[in-house]
Amino acid sequence: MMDYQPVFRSLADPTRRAILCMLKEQDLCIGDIADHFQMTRPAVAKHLKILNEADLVIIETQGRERINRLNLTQLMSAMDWFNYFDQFWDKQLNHLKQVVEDKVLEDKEQ
Amino acid sequence: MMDYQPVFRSLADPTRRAILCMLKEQDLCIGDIADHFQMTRPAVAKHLKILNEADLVIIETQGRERINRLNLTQLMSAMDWFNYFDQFWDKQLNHLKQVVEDKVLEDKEQ
DNA sequence: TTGACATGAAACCAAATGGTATTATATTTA
DNA sequence: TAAATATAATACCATTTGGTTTCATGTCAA
Repeated sequence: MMDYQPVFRSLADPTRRAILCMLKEQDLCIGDIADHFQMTRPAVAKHLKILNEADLVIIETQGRERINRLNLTQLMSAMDWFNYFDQFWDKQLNHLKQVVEDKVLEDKEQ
Repeated sequence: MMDYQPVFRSLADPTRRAILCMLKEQDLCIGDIADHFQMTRPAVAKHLKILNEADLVIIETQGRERINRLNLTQLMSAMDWFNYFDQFWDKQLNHLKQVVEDKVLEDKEQ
């Protein structure tokens, strides 16, 4: 049973979600990312630390730069949590279907 | 363009995720839900307020009780955010495929 | 080797978060 | 009608969060 907490905690912040979207396009170092936001570089570095701890971002040191790369496996795991509700979705649809069918039957019998 | 913030903020707390899972099984009033946790009822009520504001839970007053019902539409919208990364997933797989194919070609030419 | 650059680390702060206890209100039920 | 029930509302508190500034460190390039 996986611990969803670090991932969902990461996704709760709009800046962190934006960073993930940026990293979808290409790997970036902290400075590159910070340039896209109004906040200071240390603030962005903190967000990246949280993303890294949740294993959503992998950090690779290259000389004096640190390349941040998106790791999708944790996002996929988080989707499992959503899929848990799929059954409910089906159940709701089936219930609706049942209601409609019952209604049709009712109408016929009148 | 939808605002994902209320939903992702809601999902960041383990108690709230647990409440959503409980409501998947059946509609429940605040007291029922609070019985399943160690925290006080007002604390649970606060979580339900946040879930309601994110439209993840619909509250229906019946006499002195307030029935909490799961609303899946917002969860489905949140899944759209995840789906945005599917392309990246494909891209990664395609890249891997390309690398392997190139490797095979290389080997052939030797 | 010296200066510029990319980042880390620490101290600090305001606001949000997740909880509590207490009191008030409305609806059942005996 | 009076008591019990289900919840709302308020005030309060400790901790976490998201940001800042400042200073230190390691690496590249002239």
